[in-house]
Amino acid sequence: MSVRHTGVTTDPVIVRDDEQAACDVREVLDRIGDKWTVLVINELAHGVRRFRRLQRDVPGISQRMLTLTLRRLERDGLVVRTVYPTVPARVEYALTPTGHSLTSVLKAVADWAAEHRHTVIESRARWDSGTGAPGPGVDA
Amino acid sequence: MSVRHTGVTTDPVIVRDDEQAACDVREVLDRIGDKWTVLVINELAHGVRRFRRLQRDVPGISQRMLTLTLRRLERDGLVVRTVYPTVPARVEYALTPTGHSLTSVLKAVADWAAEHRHTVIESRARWDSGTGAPGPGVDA
DNA sequence: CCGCATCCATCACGATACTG
DNA sequence: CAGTATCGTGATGGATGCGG
Repeated sequence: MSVRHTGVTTDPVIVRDDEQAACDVREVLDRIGDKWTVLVINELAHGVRRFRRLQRDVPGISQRMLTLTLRRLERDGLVVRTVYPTVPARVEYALTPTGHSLTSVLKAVADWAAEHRHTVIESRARWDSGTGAPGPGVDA
Repeated sequence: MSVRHTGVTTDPVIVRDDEQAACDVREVLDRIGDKWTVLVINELAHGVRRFRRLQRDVPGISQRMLTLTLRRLERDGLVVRTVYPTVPARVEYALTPTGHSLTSVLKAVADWAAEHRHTVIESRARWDSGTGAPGPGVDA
């Protein structure tokens, strides 16, 4: 375990090795790697939303999955749930600062996708063509 | 976002909205969101690896899952597989440039995890403690 | 309007055994 | 060493119906 002095963080100077980092990534992926979480977060990034609105804006999501997703996000402190005791109960969901900070990461992923999507699709097409011919360079 | 970045435009200059971005994120997550992919990528980020070595260095992975994971990565052009026709066949796996570029994204995720892990764990603990006690400044 | 409960299909994954 | 094939299982998620 080596010690560096990047001084970027306020943490002690012990550097997290990449095995630890990989483990962290897996943890996060276990949270946001499911089918709906990122879509819900993305929608909430636009602002406060009510349940129905979310279900409309996230096409294809079922009530059950929306509820489950929101509960998990709330449990992890990424989303806050506010209930207004009106007659037909009204509930609003909003990102916490922590939740909002996740959008930066999501953006990084989106940027990567935008840049490499074409390459990946191409590679997949070659693979599915049955040919083992790598062609002119696997990557640009 | 950077659409004009790529000179390859079959479409007019359409700006990617965040719904498109969210969709991209989901696609990527479908690839790397599984149990082993990021761990294998992380290992390959260290350098070229043979099958056995990978299985040893990624604790808990089965032969089957390692094969599946590597095949998917190869199909998507993130990993190259090289076979040496020696007597006991020898196979080496390595990240392509595209695959390597993913490590940057993974690092972003790891950084987020490192920074917010504690907060999330805390929030989860509160949630599991039944409820009711909103801690100090969870939300703004 | 909001959300939980139940049933059910699918699939990712693990264990095991076998081949080249 | 480097896989492939097969089977069993738990988790994920969709559909539906009820409750507050």
